[in-house]
Parts: sequence; C-alpha cells; structure tokens
Amino acid sequence: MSDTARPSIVWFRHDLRLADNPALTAAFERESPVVCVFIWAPDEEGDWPPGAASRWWLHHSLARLDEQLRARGNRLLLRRGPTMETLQSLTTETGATAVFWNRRYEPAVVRRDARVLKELKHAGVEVVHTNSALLFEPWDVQTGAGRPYQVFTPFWKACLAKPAPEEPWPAPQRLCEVAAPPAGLELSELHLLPRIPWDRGFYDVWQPGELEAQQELSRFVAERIGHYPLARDIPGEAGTSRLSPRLHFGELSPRQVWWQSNRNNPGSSIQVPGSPANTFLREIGWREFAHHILHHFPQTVRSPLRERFDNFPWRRDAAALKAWQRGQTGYPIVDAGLRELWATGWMHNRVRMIVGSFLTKDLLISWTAGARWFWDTLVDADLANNTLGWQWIAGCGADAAPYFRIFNPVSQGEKLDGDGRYVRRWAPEISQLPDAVIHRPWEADPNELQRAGIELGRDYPEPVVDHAVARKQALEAYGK
DNA sequence: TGAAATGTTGGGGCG
DNA sequence: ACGCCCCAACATTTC
Repeated sequence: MSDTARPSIVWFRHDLRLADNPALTAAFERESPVVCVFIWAPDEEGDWPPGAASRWWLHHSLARLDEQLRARGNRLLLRRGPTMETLQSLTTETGATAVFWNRRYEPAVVRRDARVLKELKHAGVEVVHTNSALLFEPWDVQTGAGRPYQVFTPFWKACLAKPAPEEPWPAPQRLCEVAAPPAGLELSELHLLPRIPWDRGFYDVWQPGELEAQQELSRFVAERIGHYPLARDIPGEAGTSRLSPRLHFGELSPRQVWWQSNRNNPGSSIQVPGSPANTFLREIGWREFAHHILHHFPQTVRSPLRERFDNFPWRRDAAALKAWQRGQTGYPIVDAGLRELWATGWMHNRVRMIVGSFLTKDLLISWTAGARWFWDTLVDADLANNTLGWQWIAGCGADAAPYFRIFNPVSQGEKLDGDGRYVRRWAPEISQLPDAVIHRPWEADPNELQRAGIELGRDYPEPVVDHAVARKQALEAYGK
C-alpha cells in the first residue's frame, strides 16, 4: 500500500457539517480513504461537560451528520473516550497515518488537544488542525500595543480592517470510505437523550442538522435580515436569526453566515454602518469577541475579568435561585424568559439580558449560578458566549455594562413587549390580564384579577423582591 | 444593549 | 398686560 493510499482520520467535534469544513476538506484532498469519527468524552471538558440541552442537540445533529455522510458513501463512526487511546487505537486498526481536526477554544479542551497532538506526533502520526469556528483567530487580532482587546468596538473595528474572511468552501464531492470500516457504537449507546421526557417541546422548535441549518440561514437572509435591526428587540416576534446552536455545533460556519449576509444584500453590506447586514454581523462579532476573551483570559470561565469583583458579596439564596430558575419570580417578563428556556432550550437574547440583570442585581445572586443554569438548559450553550454574556450583565467582565445599569423588568417588558404577546405565550396563567397591567400584575385591581381568574400568590407569584428596593440594595453593594 | 433623580424650559391658567 | 405658579416635556446628571 502506497503512503498516499493510507487512510486519514477526521475527528469531528464542534464542526458537524460537510460544507466549509477545512479539516474534512484537507483530509479528502489527500485522495485517500477517510474515517470520520466522533468521540464522546465529556469528562475531558473540565468543569464544563455538555449540559442536558446541548446533549439533546448533539444527539440529533450527529444523527444528521451520519445520514449526510452515508448519502456520500461514508459514515460517522461513534466511539467513547478517552480520546487519546481511542485515536491511537483507530490509527492502529485502520493504518491511518494522519489525523485532521478543527480547533476549539475552551481551556480544558485546548489542554487536552495539545496532549493528543503531542502523543500522536510522538507515535509518528501526522496531525493537521485548522480553523473552522471563527472568522478571525484570537491571536491574529491585537491592539496597536500588541495586547488583546478588552473592549468590543475597537476589537470589531480591527477585525473589519483585516482582509475579508475567505469565501466558504463547498462540501467535498467524493467521500471515499476505508475498505473495512472499524466498529463503532450505536448513537443510542452514548445516552445523550434525557431519560425524563422534558424535551418534548424541543421537537416543535428545532430541527438540528447541516441542511436544516443552511435552510434557516437562507430563509433568514432572504426574508428577515432586513427587519433585523428593529425586530431583534421584540421577543414576541421571530426577529433574531436563531442560528446560535448551529454556530455552536458547527452546523454552520461563521464564514457562511458572513458571506451569505453580505452577498444577498448588496445594498446593505457590512461596510454600511447601521445597515441590516452590519447590525446582524456585529452580533457575529460579539461571538468572535467572546472567543478572543476566552483565549486570552481563560480564567474568566470561573472568575471575573475585573479582579475587583473577586470578593463581591453575592447572596446565597437557594429559594430565590430556584424561583428564578423555574420562572416564578412574579415579574412576567423574567418568568416568561426562563420558561421559554425550559420549554425550548433557548431564550431571546434581549430577554437573556433582563433575566441576567434580575439574577445578579435584583437577587444579588452570583453570575456563576446563572451561567451554570444556562449551561445546562440552553441548546446553544457555548463557554465563550456564556461566560462573556454573564460577566457583561453582572458588570464584572470585558466591556461590561456598568454596575449601575440595572434593568427595570416592568419598563423593559412594556417597552419591548407592549402588547404582552411574549409574556402571554409563556406565562399563560396571566394571559387574561389587560395590557395595562400584564407586566405588573400586583398593580391590577381586585376586579381585574378576578376577571382574569387570578389570585396572586396562588395562580401566579407575588414578586419575590420589590424592584425599587432591590435596586437600591444593589447600588449600595456594587458601590463598595 | 438603563433608569431614576435632578435640572431646565416654556406654555398656559389665573389673579 | 403682567407676573406668578404649575407642570409637562425634555435635557442633564447621577447611580
């Protein structure tokens, strides 16, 4: 067997797609058979093994990837970790001489990958790792002084000053398989799906998979991106792209998003400030920024970037935390958001800010508790985005909201959900209340409550805290 | 990608 | 006609 005919291994991770997948393409350009493998090794991800909602998504996305590969004459091999032994065993079983993968940026995974790379090379196996997840690598963007950025706007400006990202690559045409594919596990043997069927609502909302992701992106760009700058702030409308889980699992690449957003909107390219494409891709920019921060300040997954917050007197209030998690705070916009999260594994971004502000500033509970809850319940749970978002809203992170920026859940509700559509959908027990009090049921008069069939404290909670009081306490605590 | 407190302005009611 | 007050509307400051 000549060396070029020796198979390659493509190790799939957060790049569950065939198109614009540099590791996959590089492997197939060797014109030798390829073994595609996914290795389930959650305990190698440090404190952040995939949460329950992420595992749900992963299960279905792996199934779709396997279908895609089979349609092209290959298949997805499933194995359980440890990763190192698994890859070494696979090279032995198949005679593979090279392993390809796309890079990840989570600190524990980076350390693990470095060990894998070293061991494989030591064993004489070639390793090729490529970028598939970011427009700009964290180490390729730096301030004039050669330091990492800590403020978003100059960071993104520096990114946009660089050459545009390459156009996305098509999926490889031929996906030649090895003659005797090694044995793998059944998908069900990874036990990714929940034992208690809390995921029923997910199936109505999500169809994981690369082709579905591309359809969603195309539809968003064709039909909704033009309304994005205004519609994105209205949680009762489908104004956002909802592509976050696609990007997290790599069903889509940011390059595909970038090019499609620009190409189909020639009059509103990213170069035009305030244009729809510009406004939308700025959010992709925040994703880039989150990875930039995670790479340069990996300690932020557990401690605040701003060290003065290290000793902040967060409250430990299990009952209040539970009320927040369950969507039982008595503030409709907060409860609606947390219930949307529980029911669908996702929450509108604007509402994430409101519930985050409420947890960290009204309840004075640590952002880490919120980050943990989101980690377990979001289908788009992403260590970079989750960490940045929570530190941002708590005021202790990069380019963070100042500590005195405290969202008023009533005025935010009335401003963004004036007709109560969002709140009524996710908190149906108060849906009969008139618009005037839908965001403040405790101010409804007894007649209104009776007509709506509500007794406060029985059918819907009294507010767990008085926002005005809580705000003053937060300002005092943060002031120190 | 706030909200509340405080300050300023100007129209209108009224003696 | 004039000055005074009230207060809504808007602007600025503060947290």
